[in-house]
Amino acid sequence: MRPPNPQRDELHQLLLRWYDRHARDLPWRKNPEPYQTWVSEIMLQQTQVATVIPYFERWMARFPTIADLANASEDDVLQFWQGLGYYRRGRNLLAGAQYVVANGIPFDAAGWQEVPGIGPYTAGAIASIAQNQPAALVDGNVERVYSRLTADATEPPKLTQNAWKWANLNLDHHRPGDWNQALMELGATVCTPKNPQCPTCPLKNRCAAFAIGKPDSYPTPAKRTATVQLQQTLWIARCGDRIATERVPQGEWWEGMVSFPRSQTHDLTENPFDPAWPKLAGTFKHSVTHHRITLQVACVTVENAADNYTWLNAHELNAAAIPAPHRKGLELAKRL
DNA sequence: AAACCGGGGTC
DNA sequence: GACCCAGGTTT
Repeated sequence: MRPPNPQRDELHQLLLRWYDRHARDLPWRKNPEPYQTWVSEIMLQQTQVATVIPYFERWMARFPTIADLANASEDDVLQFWQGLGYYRRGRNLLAGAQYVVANGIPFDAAGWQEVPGIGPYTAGAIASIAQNQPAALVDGNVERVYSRLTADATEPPKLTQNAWKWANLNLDHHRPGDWNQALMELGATVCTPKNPQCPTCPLKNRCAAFAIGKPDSYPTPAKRTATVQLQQTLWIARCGDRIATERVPQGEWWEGMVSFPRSQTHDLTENPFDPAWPKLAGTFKHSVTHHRITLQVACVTVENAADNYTWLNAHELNAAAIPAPHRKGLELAKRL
């Protein structure tokens, strides 16, 4: 056992008392079993709570248990993940379910981290929230709260290491799951990146950044890779009531999903359906990590359905896993 | 250690 | 526009 620490005890009391009154009513908190917690944590990776909620509800209705998920196909999973982004998360969740069916449900953070798609954060989250294990965690919220509480101006990724040390030292062993969620809840709703609500913060009198009047100058921002501008054309080819589609090849963005013929230029003479004459349906921008794509949508009508494409009708298109910007392009083409 | 991977909310 | 989000995997 670790030695008594009255300051740490007070920190736990201040934050947990606040959390008991202010915890948001989130769907995955109704039934914090390992599977529910697991699914929610994977969906929440780099994704905001409000975005995840409808996906989580649909997922639980379609794949109620780990066994249901383990028996699903990758296309099933991708169709449900469609629009959420970071599709490897969905594939890994499927692989993880199969792993757990084969090897049994892990009982601590170290065991969870062996599951595909589960790293140190998610392992700590499932073990502490669903299994009451004394496991720490650090996400973007905890890192920011730590950085402000201690006025640690270290640049990431070293800051992340410091935050993990702090999280392990300050874990609440009586209510580890609530403590971890309370730290994240504070970061998400009070100790926000911009305009933190310090006057309402339960920890303001323990916060070094607040004490020196500079909460929003922490944490020190990470250096970012420069934005790259790209141009693409999406070709929506119609033959009767069907549209030409293809599987995105390995190595390209959205690999394995369903998309339309694409060219890496706005030059409409590079027309895969030549000599059919293209009509421009519109242009919009879409971001993929540090890339900024200006996407042009060209429509053509053809007489013969070339067999190097898969021609899908409206019903089949609706059921396919199509990347969000390409589905948006399809909608633009429909309005033409 | 740095790059890769999506999409949306927010300022 | 830039920044951020209950990060993990690959190189």
